[in-house]
Amino acid sequence: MESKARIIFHIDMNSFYASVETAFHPELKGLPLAIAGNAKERRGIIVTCSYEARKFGVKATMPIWEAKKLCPGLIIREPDFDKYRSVSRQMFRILEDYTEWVEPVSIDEGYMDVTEAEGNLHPIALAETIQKRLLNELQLPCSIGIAPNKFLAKMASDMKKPLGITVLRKRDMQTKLWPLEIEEMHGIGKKTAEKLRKIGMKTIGDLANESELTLKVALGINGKKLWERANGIDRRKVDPESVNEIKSIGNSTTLPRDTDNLQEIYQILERLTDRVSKRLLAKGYVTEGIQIMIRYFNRKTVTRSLTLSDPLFKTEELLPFVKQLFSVNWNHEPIRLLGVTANHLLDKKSFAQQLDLFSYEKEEREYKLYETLKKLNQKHGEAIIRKGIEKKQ
DNA sequence: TCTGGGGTCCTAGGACCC
DNA sequence: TCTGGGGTCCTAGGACCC
Repeated sequence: MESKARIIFHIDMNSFYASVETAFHPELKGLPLAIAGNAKERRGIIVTCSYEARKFGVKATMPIWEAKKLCPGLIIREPDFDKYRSVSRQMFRILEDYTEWVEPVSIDEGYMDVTEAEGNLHPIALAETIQKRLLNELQLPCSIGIAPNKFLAKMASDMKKPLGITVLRKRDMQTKLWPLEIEEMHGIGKKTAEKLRKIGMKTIGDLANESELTLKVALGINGKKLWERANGIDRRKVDPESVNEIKSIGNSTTLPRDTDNLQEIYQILERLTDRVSKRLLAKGYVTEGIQIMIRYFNRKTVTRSLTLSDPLFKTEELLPFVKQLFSVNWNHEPIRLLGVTANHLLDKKSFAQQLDLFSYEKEEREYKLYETLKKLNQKHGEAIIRKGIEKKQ
């Protein structure tokens, strides 16, 4: 089945947060600037930084103290996510002037399918137009990759930064894509790169020219996917709706200091649950599943989750489950990070339509949940089933 | 002097059902 | 008498990405 060749753009904003700050504060232009969370805390890390800072070796995920050692004149700003989200919306609105086929991937990058949308413009001319508009109207630089599919477009946008426009056709793969180191490939991280190097693959070309079966055996379904991508095969559509299909909403925080104070811990869990609850409400979701994350002082991290008997979203409804999950699973060692996630989201509208069904199944499901919690308690020698849960029986 | 916070997808074992 | 095969759901953890 031969379908018409597509023209896909990948738009990648260059050091987005730093660029937004520079757009709002022109006096920062040309200076080594880093955006770092918890700038005043010991535990702050660099989220992104300007190209001037990169010259000193400053990189994302680097602790602040290390970045300052490399670049003593580094200017550090705390992130302002509300501002970035609002600028991001403006940016996607500009992209939507050219086609409805725009798929936001994250706050600062997205795909466009411009196959039908180019009008009289050559794809490169269209990319130049978009790049110039983002620069003129928002003072934001971006790189654009142009290719017949998402994967190649993504790889292409990475090839020239900042302010690049790169075309990557299938016939260019051998010279432009295949010579790259294997960890340059989108989808290959440290662990997978290590595995592949062990069986003799150093470049994307090595991977592409290995047999599909070898990759499947080494990496499972992911191996097949990577092999196909390396050979320029990627049938994923640009999906403007994917942004509305949220699977989970979570909040987590690294504590100012490690703690084993239960009162303090419960306060933090309540704050996190409240934030999740507010975000659920704002997005019109309810949740059938709740998950907590505990990272201990030594960075050992555990997650524990629970399926709820009926969909909830209020803090006071969720909190008993959060606390229960915590108290039953905490080993009493000092804690570094806590997280709360709603992980089985349900659209409130579709939930309302299913209300009858829920009440029909309710008894059985609540009994199961009761049994689950009882087992949890027995396992850990705790006899209490919290009031909030008892009330549900 | 260490390593944030927001997500997605995949795997794998066990329970349970037909 | 000694044990199939398929499917779903639940849970925990890991890899990866921005």
